[in-house]
Amino acid sequence: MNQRKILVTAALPYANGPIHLGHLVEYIQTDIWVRYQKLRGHQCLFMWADDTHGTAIMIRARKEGRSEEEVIAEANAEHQRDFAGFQIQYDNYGSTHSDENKKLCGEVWQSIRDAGLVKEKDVDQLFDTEQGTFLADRFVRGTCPECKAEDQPGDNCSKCGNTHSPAELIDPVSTLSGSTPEIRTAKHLFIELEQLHEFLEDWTQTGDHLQPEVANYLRGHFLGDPESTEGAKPLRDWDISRPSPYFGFEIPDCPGNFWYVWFDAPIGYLASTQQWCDRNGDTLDNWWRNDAAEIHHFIGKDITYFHTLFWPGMLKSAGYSLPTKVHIHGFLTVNGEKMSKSVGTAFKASTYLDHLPPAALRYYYASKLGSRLDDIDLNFDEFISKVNSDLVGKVVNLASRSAKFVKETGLSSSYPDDGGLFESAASAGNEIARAYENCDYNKAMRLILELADKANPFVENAEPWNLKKDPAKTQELQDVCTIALNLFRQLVIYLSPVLPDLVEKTGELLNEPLTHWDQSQTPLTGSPVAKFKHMMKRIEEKDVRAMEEASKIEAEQESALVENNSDQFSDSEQPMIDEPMTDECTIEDFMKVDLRVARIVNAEHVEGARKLLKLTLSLGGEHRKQVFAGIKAAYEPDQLVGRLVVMVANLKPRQMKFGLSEGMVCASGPGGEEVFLLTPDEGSKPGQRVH
RNA sequence: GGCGGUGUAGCUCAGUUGGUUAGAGCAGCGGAAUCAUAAUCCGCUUGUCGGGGGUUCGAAUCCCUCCACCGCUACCA
Repeated sequence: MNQRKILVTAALPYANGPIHLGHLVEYIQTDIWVRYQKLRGHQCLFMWADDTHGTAIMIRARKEGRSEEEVIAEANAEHQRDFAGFQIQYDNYGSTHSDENKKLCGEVWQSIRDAGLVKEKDVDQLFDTEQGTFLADRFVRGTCPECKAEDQPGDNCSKCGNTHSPAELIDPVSTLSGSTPEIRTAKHLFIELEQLHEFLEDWTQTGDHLQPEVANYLRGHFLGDPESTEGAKPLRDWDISRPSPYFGFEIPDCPGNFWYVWFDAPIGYLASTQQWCDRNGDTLDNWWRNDAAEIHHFIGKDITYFHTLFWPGMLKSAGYSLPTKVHIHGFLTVNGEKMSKSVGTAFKASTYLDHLPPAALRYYYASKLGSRLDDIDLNFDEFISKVNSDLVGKVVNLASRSAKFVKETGLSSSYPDDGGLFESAASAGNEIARAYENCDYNKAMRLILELADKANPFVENAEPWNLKKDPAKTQELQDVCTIALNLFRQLVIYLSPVLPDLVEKTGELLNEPLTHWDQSQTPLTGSPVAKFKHMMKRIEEKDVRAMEEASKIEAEQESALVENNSDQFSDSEQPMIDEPMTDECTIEDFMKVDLRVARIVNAEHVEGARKLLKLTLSLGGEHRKQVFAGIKAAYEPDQLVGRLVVMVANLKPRQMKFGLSEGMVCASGPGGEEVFLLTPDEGSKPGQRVH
């Protein structure tokens, strides 16, 4: 068999947070693939690193009063500890904040410059004057310029879906300081990706580098279809620089500007390889400029864009090999719901490991993962039953029910007639191998378990426990157990990319290290058998519950921490001085006031009134109230119609100059232009009482 | 809105070069066994294959249409 040279990467974990079970889908997927390739005898390197640059790390370091270097060093240690806990094995773990990466970024940059792909443009960006930093979109909130929904993120509106630039927001607020940012113009460098359009069209659409749905997606969103009536769409320029301050590498020929983190992050794959090569007497070009070497990236669907357009473009410009394949997977949901930090379903890797064994999750993910981009669901009831019944009940059970009968004798000296069981399982190996190769782990697991389902009935029929009672049948007993243990050993080899622990223990039991796939094709004979020890623990529901509980507590503690940080919002004391607190009231007093959610169904100016608007409020159904409100200076009638407010519904009606007013709408502020109506949160209904 | 994806037993999913009564595991029910971590084995049960229409001798599979759900919609790390 010719040995392949395969270089594998997983997405680089961001140094701004802990690893959770969602990340592990990818890392376990990658690790299984790498272990599989090594088991097949190929030379396979897993090159990995932390992604360390960007605004988020910078802000965090400031908040915690320490250097970025300290923050990322801590994250690096934590990440590697978690990976070790989950038996994820890589050949090098670097950091994008390394000398190697800086040097390679410079080289790639120069080649992109030389290719004439870089141009300068001025960009308007919001600047937080208190923090002294430009604000990434996600650090700005404000009113949507389109539908006027308040408190929307900087880049698009969650209400109307409008996309806009943060600079277009009405009343933008920096989420870092709470202050109002100002618009500043800065020079940015862009890469004209469109120049590479033809190349990218070709690379993404042919050659099987991508899953078909990914190729379709790229065409639909970015590249366009040159053969359609609309033709190809131009690719937008990629904003590749960030002005100071920024945590990253300064661009050598553009002082005061830094490479955007997504420029240097993928180059981290190269840098990590460089580190490995330096240690092992190899060269970078032997892996990245060598047609005989394959390059495989494993990523989540959220970062498709960067890995399938920019990254190939960068590699192409710099004269490196292009990825052989980009393997893209879906997200993890927990019990059918999106993972949520606040609810505590974003289980941290370390929390999981406090309560449960890594093998269980590795197997569960393997049994769910296919080659497509579907999300996979972590359902704990299924998790418990699957791991227990497949691994303990079927696979390990084969050894635990037969090993002790041959502890004295060892395995038979030649492999007995098993009715073709071993042979047919051996020939199933090809299909299982293909499933691993194609990342169809769920198929591989299904095929393997089918084999286990044939092995157990064999033991059942052979009844070794009865053979043991008859001294004349010693040989038969040994033969039956030899078969059972060989079928077991075969399964373990097939499972070994997923379950490294089990492989090791099986090796000890049978006195033979299991290191190569081909061992599954030949039975083991004559080997001594060690005393059987538990190879895998059953998952108990209480352990799962304990983990869930622990995670919930962590989530609560974290949100409490965020609240304690609220002193970063330094609000003025003036309002309390202007209007001091009134006397205490009882709940009964409060309940006398009937506050209700109401919808403004009509609003109009009142002839002759300086301050008043006439509002018609609906409490649902036919319940209408007419209210005169002193908010003319602050609101236009048009902005009011349709919105929900809170009103005092049981206020005694009062005859005013312009008509009868049947209530009050609640608002804060001193008056005049500074009046702010209360708005109930999304979901409340007109007529609902406010308690 | 556009694009992509998904929709098969209570649950998780197989099943497309169109072909006999649609499959597996888990769950459920009934039995057996007692070597094994209450593990195992045998048997049984469950389906308008999202709806409708079309092509065909024949459709879960091909075409059209509708519905539902999910994701993406780039200068976000």
